[in-house]
Parts: sequence; C-alpha cells; structure tokens
Amino acid sequence: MDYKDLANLIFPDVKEISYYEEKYPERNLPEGAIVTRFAPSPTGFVHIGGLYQALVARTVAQKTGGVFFLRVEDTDQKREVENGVTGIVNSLKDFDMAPDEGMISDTEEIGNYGPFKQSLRKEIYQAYAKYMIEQGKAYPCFCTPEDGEEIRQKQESAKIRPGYYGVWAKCRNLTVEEMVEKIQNGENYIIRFKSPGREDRKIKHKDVIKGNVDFPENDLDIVIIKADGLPTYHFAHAVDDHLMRTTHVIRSDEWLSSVPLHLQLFHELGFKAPKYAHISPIMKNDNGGKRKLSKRKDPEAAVEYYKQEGVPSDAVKEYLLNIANSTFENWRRANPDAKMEEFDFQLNKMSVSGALFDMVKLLDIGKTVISKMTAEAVYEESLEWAKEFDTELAEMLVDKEYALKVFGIERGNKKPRKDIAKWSDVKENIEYMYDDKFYGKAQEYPYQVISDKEDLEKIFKLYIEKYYDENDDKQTWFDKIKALAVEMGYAGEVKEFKANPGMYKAHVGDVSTAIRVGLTSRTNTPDMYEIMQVLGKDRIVERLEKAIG
RNA sequence: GGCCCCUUGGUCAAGCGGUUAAGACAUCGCCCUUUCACGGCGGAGACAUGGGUUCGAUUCCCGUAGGGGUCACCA
Repeated sequence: MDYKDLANLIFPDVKEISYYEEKYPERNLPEGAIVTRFAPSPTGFVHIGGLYQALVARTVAQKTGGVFFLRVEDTDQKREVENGVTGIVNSLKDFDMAPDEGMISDTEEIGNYGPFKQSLRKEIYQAYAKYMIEQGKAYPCFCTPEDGEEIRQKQESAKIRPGYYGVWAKCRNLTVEEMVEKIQNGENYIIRFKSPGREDRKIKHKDVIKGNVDFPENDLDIVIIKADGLPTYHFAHAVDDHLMRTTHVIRSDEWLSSVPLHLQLFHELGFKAPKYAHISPIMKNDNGGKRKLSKRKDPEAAVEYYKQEGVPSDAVKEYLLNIANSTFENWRRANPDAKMEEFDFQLNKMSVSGALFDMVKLLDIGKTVISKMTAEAVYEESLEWAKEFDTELAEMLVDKEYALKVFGIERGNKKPRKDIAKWSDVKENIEYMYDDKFYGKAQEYPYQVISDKEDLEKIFKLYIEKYYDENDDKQTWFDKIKALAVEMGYAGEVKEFKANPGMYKAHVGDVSTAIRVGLTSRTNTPDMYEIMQVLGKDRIVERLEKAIG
C-alpha cells in the first residue's frame, strides 16, 4: 500500500493531470501581455468594489494586449443565489465591460480555457487533488466539523494559535493503511493539503500594488476538497489560474494574508505562480470611522444602484479610474475628449490604502460627462433609462423631435450647461417645457423682487402686446426687454440701477426674472431666449396670460 | 489576541532627503451675467505622534496612537 493506491481508492475515475496540461497550453500572446480575470461568486448583486476590480483588471489586460476573463466561483452551493451569474454578466454589460473570455450568460461561455464556472470543473480539481495525494502532498482527513471545533476550543483556552497544523493535525500522520481502512469502513473524509511550511520561517512576497510584504510561512493543512467533492477557494484558485494561464491575479486585498498559502500551493503543485495585485477596498465614512461599503447597509454598494439612479456608466468608470490612478484626472483635464481607454493606466501606482467613496465627486463627473454629450445622445440615454425606471418621463419623451429641441437648449457650445448629473435628474429639469406637466402642477410662481400683482400684469401684457416678436434675434429680443423695463420704470441696465438705486423700482434683470417665472414657474432655468424659441409664440402668450389670471 | 498592511487639507490624492507641500471635488469671496448653472480669478484648509539617522526630514529607521485586513469543509 502506498500513496498511489490511496489516491486510486479516493479518486478512481479522474484523468491524469497531463491531460489538462496539454488541453490548456500556454497562451500565445505578445510579450508583456497580462492575462487576468474577474472571479466573483454568484451571491447576489455585484458590489461596487467588484466592479472596481473588474475595471482595473480589464484596463490592464486591454492595455497590454492580454486577456480579461470572467470566472464564476460557485463552489459554495449554500451561498448561491438564483440568477447570480446572469446578474454579474448583465452588470458587466451595463458598464460596457464584457469579458474577452468566460461566462457570457448563465450557461454560455466563450474561450478555450473553460469551463469558467467552477462547479463544472469538479473533475479537474479532483485530478489535481489525486496528483497531490500520489505525491504525499495531500491526505484524507477524517476529522468531523465537531472535531475541528473541539481542537479550536482547546487551542483557544490554551491561548495558542488556532488551526489544523503540527500536532493538532491528527490525520496528517495516519499511515496509508490506516487511511485506507477508514475509507473502506465508510468513514467520511475531506482532503487536506499537507503543508511543508514552518511558522518560524518567513517568506518574502512582492505584491504589484502593496510592494514588499513579509509573512510567516503557511503551516496550515488547509482543506482542498470539501465533503461535497468541490474544492475550497484556495485550491480552485491555484488550479484555475494555472490552467487558465493567468499572469496577474488582481483581487481584493482581503486575500493578501492568504498569499503565503497560495504561493505554497502553486509551488507544491509544480505551477509557476502568477503575480499578485491586491486592491484596497472602497470605504465609507460611518460616524467618523471607516468601513467597507456594505451590501446590507449601503445601497450605493450595489452597482445596480447606479443604473437605477441613472448615473452614466462612463461617469462611474471615470470616477473609479480616478480612485485607481489619481493622475487620471490630470490626464482627463488635458484630454477632455479622449476615450478613457487611452489613459496610460499603471497598476503599481494604485493606492495602498482604501479610499472613501465620494458620491459628490461621482455626480460632478456625471455632470461633466453628460454636458459633453449631444442632445441626441442625451435623448437616447435618458429614454433608455426612463423606459426602465420612470414611465412618466418615457411618455414625455415620445415626441422625439420636440425632446431634441428641449435637450438642445444650451448644449453643444463651449460652456455647455451642467445641470444634469444623472438621468433621474432629467425630468425635473425639463418638466416645465411640457404643457401638461407645467399646468398640471399646482401653479406656484415664486416671483422675486417684482411681486406686485399689478406690475406683473402690466409687464406681461405689455410684453406680449407691444414687444414680443418671435422672429427677433437674441440681441433684439433682449433690447426689447430692456425697453420694456424702462417703460415700466425699471433700470434698463443693472449697472445704472446699482449706481442710483433710488431712481428705479428695480432693474431689467428683475423684469426678465418676472417673465421667466411667469413662463416656467421657476427662478432658475437655462437661457430664456432659447427656451422661448422652443416654446413658440402661442404657448408663450398662453402661459403669460394664465400667469396673470 | 497573533500575523499583515495603512496614516499628507473635509474627501480623493501628487510628492519618495533640501518644494512657497501640486491638482481635483467640496467650501468661501470676487468677476462674468437677464436667473441658475457654467467659466475665470482668488481665499481658507494638510504631512497622526514621540524618538532617532542626517548639515537637513512629509520623505529613511524604531516606538506609540488610530484605522483596515485576516485567522472556516465562505469566498
């Protein structure tokens, strides 16, 4: 009886690892190409931190002519959620970040290095586990979860380091005969890695982001195959990233402390270890303290949130890129119209500490992104958003020709308007351009300086009857408002008024504000001339007459 | 608690032994202006702390404090 017999007893039907080594050869890519991945578990929605990792991974892969793939880590059936994979795939699509390889729907995938769903790779992991057992580098462990609990408690009360290692690793030193006998007696078991590490020795690791980090060696005999036959994260990571020929493992920094284990696993498996880049999490300010953005407490932790709110996906990506490489915003200022893909992203320039999520800044980027869009694009995107999240707005947008005029107001010039940060802002910013919404709302006219009803009536009447002409150009139009102001006893120039406030009731700005409020029931709007162009004479007259009544 | 990482204005951060310590968001003021945004100009605002090393530390070393991560048959 030897390890080989033991291995055959445990995994009689799996293939030799050479089969897989040949099936998934080294990739033929240009020098320096980075192969990396996004490897979430389908436990619900995609976290903003996950999107951040994916964006970084995809960016470096793209930049180097490498590969970005999506692997689903569903080895824990207990945590699995219905439609989890679909949710991930769709979220990536929403941000225009579909992977080069891997899952593209719940059941479909692309690329030659699959399957990309771990639950479908069971026999692959088992082949490698068998190989490890043959080598005497892994062994069956018959300890029950209760045994494990007992060990842990003993260690805790004795105040020594918890875990399955050294003298605590009871099954580690069983003879092959004993193991075989237990198996033949039908005892349950799992497979553990036989760690060659020693806690009193250090290993050096150079992380692409964190830099040099020293750790004690791993000496824990961690589980590699669970009772359900599926691998644990660690083992799946080693096998998959080797077989998928990953060059860079870009993942959340909660994994940093597992690096000694992972390096050891790669080494014992005879694999070349990938480079690691551990990304700091995105944090949130919580009563003065910092904590990770939490799925349960923070709606903005889910990428769905941004879709629902209508934050443009480009704004989210630019914001994230900004956190990732702060030189991005300088680059963006120098290259306002360049595609963000052109930015020279540097993995090793990423911050080693976690950034606080700044919604205000995100929305500021949203404003800029939207301000640069054409009326047509604004129309299309807000309509798409509205169809899903705001049917009232979608109805307003049915008349495309008119909507385009509304969105065209103060758009396309050198200093475009920046009043929309997200699509959910659109409705309130255009409502007054729609008669049914304008009249439908309880009419309130927040007049400012000029609030005397008689004066207002006179201004409106005079304006409609004497001054307003829809064919006027902007200069003439405003000259006429000045003339109106003067006729009514207001200063035609603001400066005149300021110089001699006592001589006038108020100034032309106040007159135009009165007209603005009468026309839109708002004190602040985009350029009134442009608004009036869109409204047209009949509606202007009607609105001002109703404002009087 | 053990191990590991981090600490520049309110926030994101540049800087890597000698700088008037950048920039962006936010904030305040002024200008532009028919409103509000935009834009322009300007202001306020920071190297956690104590020791070293050095001619000289925000930059290097050690300690302290604070923050974060991790110690599962979860990922």
